[in-house]
Formats: sequence, structure tokens, C-alpha cells
Amino acid sequence: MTAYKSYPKFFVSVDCIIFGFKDGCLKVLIHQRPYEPGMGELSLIGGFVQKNESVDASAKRILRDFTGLDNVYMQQLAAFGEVERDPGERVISVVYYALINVDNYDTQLAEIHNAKWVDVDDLPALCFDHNDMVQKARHMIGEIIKNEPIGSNLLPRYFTLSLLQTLYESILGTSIDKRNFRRAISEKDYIQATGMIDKESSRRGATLYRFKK
Amino acid sequence: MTAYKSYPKFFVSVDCIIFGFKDGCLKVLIHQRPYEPGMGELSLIGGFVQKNESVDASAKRILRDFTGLDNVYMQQLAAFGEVERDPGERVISVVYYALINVDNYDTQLAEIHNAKWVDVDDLPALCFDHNDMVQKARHMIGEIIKNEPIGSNLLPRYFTLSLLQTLYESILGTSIDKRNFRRAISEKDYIQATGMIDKESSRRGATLYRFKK
DNA sequence: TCAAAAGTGTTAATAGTACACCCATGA
DNA sequence: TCATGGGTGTACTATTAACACTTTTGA
Repeated sequence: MTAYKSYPKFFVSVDCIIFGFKDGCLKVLIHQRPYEPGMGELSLIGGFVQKNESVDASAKRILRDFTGLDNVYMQQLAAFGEVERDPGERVISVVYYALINVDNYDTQLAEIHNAKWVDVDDLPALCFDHNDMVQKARHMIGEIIKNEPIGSNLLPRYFTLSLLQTLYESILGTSIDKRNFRRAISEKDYIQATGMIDKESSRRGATLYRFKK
Repeated sequence: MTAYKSYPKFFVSVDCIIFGFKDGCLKVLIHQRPYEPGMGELSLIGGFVQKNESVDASAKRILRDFTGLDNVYMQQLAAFGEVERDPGERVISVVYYALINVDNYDTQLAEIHNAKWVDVDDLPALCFDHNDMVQKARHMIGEIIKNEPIGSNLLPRYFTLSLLQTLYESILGTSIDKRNFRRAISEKDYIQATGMIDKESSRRGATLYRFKK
């Protein structure tokens, strides 16, 4: 028997910051909140933790329901627990961030949920404390990309070095010297040339690379 | 009105990893769990989130109740949400780590709670997932001390450079060259000499430093 | 022929690492 | 006088930052 009876219980939600890379910018997937309070306001993708579901599993389920994607890079960011953060009822939210390839997700599902991509550096006002969540997650992936090849989750399977550099620049919010970038990335040994040439993005054509497994 | 009615609610606990620096080692404050399940097992300092209390405030309260300390360096680590993590009932735990000066805390309170310091690198088996929590927090402060002067929270107001170095070594788990350490720390501009001399720790006497504000 | 993106090395500055001896003191 | 911890500088290595021109091609 437990001695917990006298303690209060809380709704626990999960909010997901789903990052994608599109048009040379880091984007976040948002939608219109479908229920009160804040119905119609812009919101992160979220949902409630279920009875026999771990919080991690809950995050995976919510991501799958909105994007059709499984096996996605997703990490916990933090719990948000201010008393009045949700104006309707007390809800403690555990926040995750995910990195997805925008070419892979299920656009039909996204349409059903009214989901859309917005530029992370030009975020509209989101409901509750969701803007804070995005800022914190944005900072976090900036730190992580310095040490880990998380770009593999955001890019198509084959990509040019210019595109990879643009990704780094948009995540880090800085411009990077092309030669230094190429040297640094080749020293890291994350990626390999495929021999294929991309003719879309330039007249001359650029070598297509891919991440090693 | 909210649409949340149909969702389940959960107990939400807070667990605190309270780090201190004592006898040249990084320590964690633990105690014997005073209630079932796991009564008598070794446990982190914890408690339950209350109705009109933010999760952060809850962590502060719990820390104060066990140590008598307020205004302590404390950060959220993560939420732990596995379904079976607590064998009694479903409890989602939000974990914080705190750094305190072992000379300041209320030892009477600690005695009441059966609290004791254990070496972080020689942890006994703790209940539930508490060992995981400590490992994660230990790794976290290792990263943070590389960039932030968090040592100020663990040391007495005045300290020798040798003591500061021992602190860094015990947090980082490495030995550091004395000359390199002193140069690095003086370049960081965190600390200043007070002109006072400590005669306790050596015959010659060592300059006492303090952290700048 | 020219606009647009691809590709390519060198140098300088900075940060980090390795390493050994003398000093002051109390017991 | 000696054992103990305090205090100091230099040379080497690795990492990071700054910087500009040629190539290829389609329009």
C-alpha cells in the first residue's frame, strides 16, 4: 500500500516542438488548438499522457498521430509546471523536441490537424507558455549540433554541402566561412560523398553527400 | 470550460539531487525513505507537488524542508515518467539538482530526516530510478562547470586554490595540472584574492580567494 | 559572356597540454 | 632538517578563425 492518498493529482500533458528544415530556414510545426481553453490559438503539437503509457511513449504517440512518423529523433527538453500556465486547469507539461525530415511526414494528417510550418526566428504568438518552450528548445539544438550530427534527421537522404551549411547557419544563427565549414565537417567524418551530382541548385552541379550510418 | 475531463491525472513528485563538497569529494544527500513503497530504502530527497504550487516552488520547498536553505542554486534536470518507476502507484517525477555549501545547512533538520552524505562515485543502491537520476545530474554538472562558476555554490566563502582545484577534479573525475588550472581559472576572472591566508591546510599558508559577485 | 553557385589552402591567433623546481613553515 | 603543501613559466601542439580566387555551366 502506498501513503500517497492525501496528495493531489494533476493532468500531465506532452508538448512537442517539431523542428523541420525548409526553404533554408529552421521551422516549427504548429497548429490551431482544437479545444478550450485557447481554442483557435496557435499551439505546439500536444496531448495528454494516458494511464498506462510512459511519458516518453506519450510523446512518441503524439508525434506519430500528427506526422505519421515513427523512429524519430526526439529528446525531452523539460517539464513546465507553473500553476497558471494553462488558464483552464492545472496542467503540468513535459516538453519534447523532435527533428524530422519535412519531405517524409504525412501531409494529409497535417492537413487534418491544420498543422503548418512557421519560421523559428519569426514565431507568431503561441498559446500559454509555448513560445518559451520553443526558445528553450531552439537554444538546446544549437548546443547539440556543435557536437552531434543531428543534421541527419533534418535533411533529405542526399544533400549538397551548401545545404548542410545553410542548415548549420540557420540553427546556430551565424554565418560560417565556407572553407572552414567544409574542413570541419570532413574532419568529423559524419558524411560521405555519393558520387551523384545535384543539378537542381546550381548550373555547375554540386556533389551529393549523405550521412554515414 | 476545459475539455480535459476525460484524461487521467497523476501524482507528480519532485526529487532533488543535493550535491555538496566535503572531504575533497562530491557528495549527495540521501535519506531513508519514510513511507511505503520502499520504506527504509535509500532515497533522494523528495516530495509531492501541491495543489497551488508550481513545480519549481515545490522543489524549493522540499529543499528548504530538508536543509533549511533558501536561495540555493537549483536547476531542473528532467522529468522521469516510466509507468512502473514507482512500484506503488503511477508517479511522474520532476527531478532537480541543487548545489549547496555543506557548512550552511541545518544539521538538526538533516538528523530528523535521517539524511546523510554519500560519495557520488560510490553510491549505494537507491530506490526506484534514483541512481539513474544521480548519474544524469552528475554528468550535467560536469558539463556546466566547464563554462560557469558554479563552484561558488559548493565552497565556503573563502577558499584556497588547492581546494577549488580538488572540487573541479572531483566533479570532472580527472586530475588537473596545478599550473594549468591556476592559469585557466585566473583567465576566467571568476575569483579574487582576499589577502587573507589560510593556515589550517598547510604549514606555509595559502592565499584565500573568494568568488566575485 | 555573364551570373550563380561549387570548390579549394595557407597563415595567424588562440587555447590547451605537458612538464619540474623552489618556497615557507611548523613539527 | 625535513616533510608538507604553496606557488610559479615556458615550449609544444591542436584548434579555430580569417581570408580570395578559379571552375563550371545554363541562360
